[in-house]
Amino acid sequence: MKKLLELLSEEMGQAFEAAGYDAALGKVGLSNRPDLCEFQCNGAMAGAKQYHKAPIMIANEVAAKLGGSEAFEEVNAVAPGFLNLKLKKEYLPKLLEVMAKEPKFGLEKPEKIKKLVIDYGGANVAKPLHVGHLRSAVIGGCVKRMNRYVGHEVIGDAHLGDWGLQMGLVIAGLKERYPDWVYFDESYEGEYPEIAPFDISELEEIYPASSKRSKSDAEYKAKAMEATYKFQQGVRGYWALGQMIREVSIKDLKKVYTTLNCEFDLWNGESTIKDLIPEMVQYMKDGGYAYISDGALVVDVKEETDTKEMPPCMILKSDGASLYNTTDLATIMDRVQKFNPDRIIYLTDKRQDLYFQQVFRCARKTKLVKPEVELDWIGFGTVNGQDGKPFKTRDGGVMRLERLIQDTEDEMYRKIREGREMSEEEARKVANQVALAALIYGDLSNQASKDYIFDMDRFTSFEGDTGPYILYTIVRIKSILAKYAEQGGDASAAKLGMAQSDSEKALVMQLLQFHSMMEGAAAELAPHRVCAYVYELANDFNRFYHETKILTEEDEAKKAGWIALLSLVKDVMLDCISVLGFEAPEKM
RNA sequence: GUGUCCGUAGCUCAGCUGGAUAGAGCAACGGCCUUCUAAGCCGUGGGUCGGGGGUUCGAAUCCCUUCGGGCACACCA
Repeated sequence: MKKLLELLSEEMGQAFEAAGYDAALGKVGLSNRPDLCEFQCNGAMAGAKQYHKAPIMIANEVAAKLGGSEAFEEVNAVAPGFLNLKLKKEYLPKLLEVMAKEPKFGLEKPEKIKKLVIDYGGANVAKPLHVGHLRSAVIGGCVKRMNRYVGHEVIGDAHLGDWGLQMGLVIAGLKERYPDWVYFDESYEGEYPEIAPFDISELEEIYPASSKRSKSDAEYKAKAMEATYKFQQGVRGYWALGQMIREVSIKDLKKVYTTLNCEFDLWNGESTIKDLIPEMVQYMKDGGYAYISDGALVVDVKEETDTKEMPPCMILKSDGASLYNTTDLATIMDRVQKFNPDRIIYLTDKRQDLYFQQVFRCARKTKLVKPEVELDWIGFGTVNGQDGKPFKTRDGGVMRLERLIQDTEDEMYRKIREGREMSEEEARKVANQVALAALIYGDLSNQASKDYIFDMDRFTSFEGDTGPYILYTIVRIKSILAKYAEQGGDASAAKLGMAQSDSEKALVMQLLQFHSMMEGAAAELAPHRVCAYVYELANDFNRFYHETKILTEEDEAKKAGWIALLSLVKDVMLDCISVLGFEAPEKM
């Protein structure tokens, strides 16, 4: 199914052409004066310069060509050159009918199905997730689902931080506690135990302690660096231990990610590509891209047009060790070899802007990726507390993500028990669903790149532009549909009718914009547009709902038409929230 | 210092590739439940779009400049 605006633009374009102008001028958009018309075209004004003619004259000529139009009931040329458009009554229901029938509401497949890799984890082994990881998981997950929805092939990679000094710190910490473990006996040649000799809470205890100690104890730091080195070199015991740390951490991370409805297709990490590093370094040297500067191996990524300083991209440190850049570049190499993606999208904190510019330039310059491969980076802002500073616990510690989720669930549970009669068990279940909606919607409704203030009261509010409000609206529709079924109606057989009231028309118009919204949001990697849309749709529905008594309507055909409309609204909303990453309960 | 992002109602934010009268939510005030979930809906008040120039028929949007703030600037990730 073609998008509504495309169809209208096409017809308008033909009229421009018939009048002797460029068809591209016939771009139709929504009216921003709904009191005057439904749609508008500003092409006459855009073309005025090109054709050296008063815009109103062009508009008049074009309007004259639209006499026998299929779509337009009325075309008015208005000063200084607006074309105000009104559709024929029967035009929209036909489109709506198609929308109700087709899978994904008739969304067309993209011209080219792209293969995307999205790198949106950023979690580190042996370290609990904190609020910052919420953004990456939630935004990245949504970008993944949006692109899948519009028809692309998407691979999500957790890209675990399991390579740097932190590994050495954990290993060194373990060695301090358990010097007798076989992992540390370098002459040992047998198998290592299959079950990890530690659990996640021990790792989470060791890491910060070890990190702290290394800062004041130089000798200890040297041990940690040595452990890092041995791990990175693949010394058997150290490598095996590292894999155990990975395993235990992943198991724990999955628990938290699952509560967020966040899934990864790959649980690769920085260490995944360890064997590729020498190859990549050699490749950079052989290609003549990399040279030694101040002892370190770097690739220049400056460009003629730069107006700012652009430091070279470092491939290896002066001591020959690898760093963030090394693993990221080798990971690109790995992804190209394994998946040959058309687009790679990274999600990180926005402070890494310059860094990713360097890496992308380096990857392009060294031809690690083909020129047509898109490399995108989404830098997201920080989650701040009410003081406008990065979110902390009351005593100033790092806010663990689990804790944030738990607090939100508890608060939601309290509100539900307060406002509704519900069994404890059901209230718990509903609270968890609604809390997740609150959290995810609260995050995604802001533009990714902006910082936002996490305000528990606002996020868990059921009023206004919030996740709970969206769910409430869906639940309300579900409830009406259920009652209709109880009365013996069959919603699936209901036929859409012609929109009568203004509120019904507005609702229909909103529905018909679903396609362009979703395609735009996916292409621009902009989850907040899905939020804005579903919120407007909810508003339009609620307005309609309040002035229409649906179930008591005596005209059965009319009632069935509304029921069909409601089903469609509900389905569209459900698809939107599933793309956003949460679900609606039956009752709330 | 260089670069970059941001500055819109009391607060939190939208505003799509420049378009007609700058929009939501919260907070404030006033209405609407014997009928489908009032966790809703309707209405009122609230704005020099940080300031100043410019481009344009037309600027919150593009360009320049200035003020204020965040962030980043090779051996951390």
